[in-house]
Amino acid sequence: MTNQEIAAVFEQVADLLEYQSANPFRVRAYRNGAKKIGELAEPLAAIHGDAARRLTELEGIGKDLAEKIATLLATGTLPMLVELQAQIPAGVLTLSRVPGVGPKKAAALHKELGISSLAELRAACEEQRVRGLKGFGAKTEETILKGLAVAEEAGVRMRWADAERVVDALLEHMRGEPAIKQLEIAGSFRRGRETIGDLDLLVDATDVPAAMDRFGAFPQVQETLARGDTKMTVRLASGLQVDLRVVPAESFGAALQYFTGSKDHNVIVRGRAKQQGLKVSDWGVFRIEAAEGESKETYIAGRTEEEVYAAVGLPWFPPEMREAREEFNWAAAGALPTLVTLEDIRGDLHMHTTASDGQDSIEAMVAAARARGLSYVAITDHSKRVSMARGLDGDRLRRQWREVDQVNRQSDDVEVLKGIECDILEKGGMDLPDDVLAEADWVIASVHYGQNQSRQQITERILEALENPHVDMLAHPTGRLINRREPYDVDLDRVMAAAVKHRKLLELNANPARLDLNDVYCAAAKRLGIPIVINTDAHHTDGMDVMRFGVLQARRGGLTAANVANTRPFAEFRQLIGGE
DNA sequence: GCCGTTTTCGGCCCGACTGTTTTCAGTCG
Repeated sequence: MTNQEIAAVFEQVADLLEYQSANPFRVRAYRNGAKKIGELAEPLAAIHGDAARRLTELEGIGKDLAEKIATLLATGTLPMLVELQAQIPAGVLTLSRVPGVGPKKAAALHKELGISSLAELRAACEEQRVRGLKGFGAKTEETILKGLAVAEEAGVRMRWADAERVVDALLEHMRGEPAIKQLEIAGSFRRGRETIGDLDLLVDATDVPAAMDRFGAFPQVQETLARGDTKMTVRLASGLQVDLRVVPAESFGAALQYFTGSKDHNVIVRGRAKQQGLKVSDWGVFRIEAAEGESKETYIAGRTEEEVYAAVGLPWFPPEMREAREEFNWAAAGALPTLVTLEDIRGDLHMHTTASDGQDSIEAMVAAARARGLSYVAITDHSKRVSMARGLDGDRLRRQWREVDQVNRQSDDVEVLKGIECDILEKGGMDLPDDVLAEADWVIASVHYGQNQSRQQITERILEALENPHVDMLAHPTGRLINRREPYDVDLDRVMAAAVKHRKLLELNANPARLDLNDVYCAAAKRLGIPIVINTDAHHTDGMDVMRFGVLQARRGGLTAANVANTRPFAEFRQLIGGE
């Protein structure tokens, strides 16, 4: 078993224990263990197999978890998990994927109403049977109905970053087969969509059965759903479906173009081809010639995507652009934007330290930024309203800034801005007084509380914050968490208009669960000339590695380096935010 | 269930707010 699979088992145990109202610290121990194992670079099997070492040397792994890991490595199953699963009806746990429904509410729904699936829960809410239960009311019922959409989506679509882990493992596995000459993942994964429904793997191989055998032998495969001459479909243990298509070399580019999509993009490409007497399919580009009542097709392109697009008079489009939005207009004008890349990024303007809920010191974060080639950062811990994260009041913040000054003096290659992630309070207004904010180099305004307020209320709060002359940027502008929480009901058009008027910046938060602003609003910000800042919101040094997810989202929004403020050299960035 | 140690068990980060309830579950980073 791989580390990821073992981590998944412990996560499942934690979920089931939580459902049974087990000791919360015991639940946490399993979750913590799963997290540690998931982040481990070295295979557990290697540590376990080394007589000189013990699994308990890993932080968070004690005698008990070490034994369970050994059992999993030896047998592939865990009796404790099997036992727990026998006690808890399948499906009940999926109920707690609904925001507002935790293990306790899920248990009550099952026990009182016999509900064990999202569909049954929806029906019960619609029939207003839920509001009668103890601890539930009409409002809860409404919340559940709203949350059901999130939960149902989460069941079928995986976040891009999670899919990437599967993709990396799958590609590495497939490269072990010498008959495979070319290998690409197509589909929405290649286009960089926020969430992925399934994976499409495209292969050019000299020996089709060998490629398919290799595919079927991927360790995460649970079941082979279909296997034909050119196509094979499997389902992984995680539930993700993966399609394999084997194509000849002369069709590889055409198939890659075809299966990358999007469908809407391809409809336009094929329409253009038709007008020119051509046909584009997943096998290639063909010229159609009518001769004596019969039509003849001649292959003219298909080895590479460039060849396919060129054959129909189009430039090669970066996959992130292929959504039938602006790309054909850009092509017609002869000017596809050069999309921003990770290498363009020079600064990271949103991160936390041990002063609030981060795990590393200012020095450590600056060193991590240096190691990633950045030339400036902002230290932006939480303000006092975020009490759970030990948010800073004015006094503690000023003390921290003195520390930042000191770090700045010792760092000649990374500039450190004195910043704050200041909460926008529920009743309106900023969480810190103006005289404190006035001393900051960089002020982020954020909504963390009162996310369920009305559109009017929440929009007004944000507009008021944007009017504050000390505020530089609005962080994660809609607060959504992919597959977990809907965006708050904010009028982004008004927010954007205010950002233009008051010359504020908007964040694209690179955390793979946030990625907010999303692609569509990034494109809108670009049209309005609002600079976007792509930030990691790192809570530890490794957290800075998520920058590339933000860049991918920005690319989907059609952003160039010029549209992204933190691609600028420090002096220019400083000028943009009104510093000296 | 882990950790640390004071070697046998107590602490584990935590406090305000909402909705619904009358004592608590869920949520926020």
